[in-house]
Amino acid sequence: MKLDKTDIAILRALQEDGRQSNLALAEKVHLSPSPCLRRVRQLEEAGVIRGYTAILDEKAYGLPLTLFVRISLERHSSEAVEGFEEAIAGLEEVVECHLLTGSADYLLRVVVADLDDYQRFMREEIHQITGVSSIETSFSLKRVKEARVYRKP
Amino acid sequence: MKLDKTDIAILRALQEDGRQSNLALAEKVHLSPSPCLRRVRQLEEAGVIRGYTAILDEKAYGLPLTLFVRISLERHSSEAVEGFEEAIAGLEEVVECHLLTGSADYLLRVVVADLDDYQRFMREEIHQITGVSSIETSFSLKRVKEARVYRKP
DNA sequence: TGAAATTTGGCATAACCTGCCAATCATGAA
DNA sequence: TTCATGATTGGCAGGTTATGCCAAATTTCA
Repeated sequence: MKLDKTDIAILRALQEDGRQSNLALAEKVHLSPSPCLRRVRQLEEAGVIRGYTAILDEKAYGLPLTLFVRISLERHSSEAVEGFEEAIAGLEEVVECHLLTGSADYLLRVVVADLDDYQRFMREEIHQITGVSSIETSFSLKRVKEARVYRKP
Repeated sequence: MKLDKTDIAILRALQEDGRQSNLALAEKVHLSPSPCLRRVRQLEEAGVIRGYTAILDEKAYGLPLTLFVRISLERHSSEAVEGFEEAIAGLEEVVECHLLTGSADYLLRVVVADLDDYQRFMREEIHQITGVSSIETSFSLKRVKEARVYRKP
């Protein structure tokens, strides 16, 4: 799908505020409501917009600790990789997981309630996964930056 | 702010779909529309809901490459730290930046269009920041998992 | 148990969404 | 340049949804 200037403006406005009314959005992108809504629907159907979500304050929600866990596997056979990825997919503490180039195989982003919860997560979940050769955990002390609008492509 | 069971249900439903109508939301959490909307507004005003955003397909949007950059500083004086953090804040390629415990000081998540864009970003932006002692870049080969709903707290 | 405070549901009005159609604009060929 | 074709837009009408208010129900705490 080809994106023109108006599409980019719509996408950026909806990243800024995903719940704004179509009227407000239309005004921002200099369209009248009906073509604006039609474009949004097209962007949704084409999969450019994958969905909408509420952004929570993790602290207020009760999961104030964010950790990043770098994990390497002993072997990289399909079975080992698939087994690991399935195990990760089942862990609700793991918010995000990337397969990486470089010194570690995977980077996980994990949210937990407190240090006890962290310890439990490590002992009961991560350490139970077979084929893991190394684990390195870093706590996020501070979210220095969080942009929710991507730059123009 | 104290969150009861219904608040949690609302927050989880809005993470699932931040644009659903108040009517649909009310039904899901077993409330009638008016108290449901009132709770949502309260959660917004209390800052538990920090906002709403559209989730884009980075590939379709034209920024298909995600990289994680681990950076350490030479010194950790307030000036060095503030200088670095301000520099990062100004880079629109940097979507996220965390101050970390462990072997690296910062973890950056960066989105770029292609390898040329990556090279330009490194040369023109990152390498221009003073006080950086080490940089380690990893490309995301695959997003193995992405949960947009936090587990219950 | 009983009173106060909080929360809920229903209603009326206002705002918004959405599908349809004519008008406008962009595109490409002659 | 001109004209024809297709794509996109704007306005309108009807249906849906949001929102503020008030009485009723529920919870809380003494």
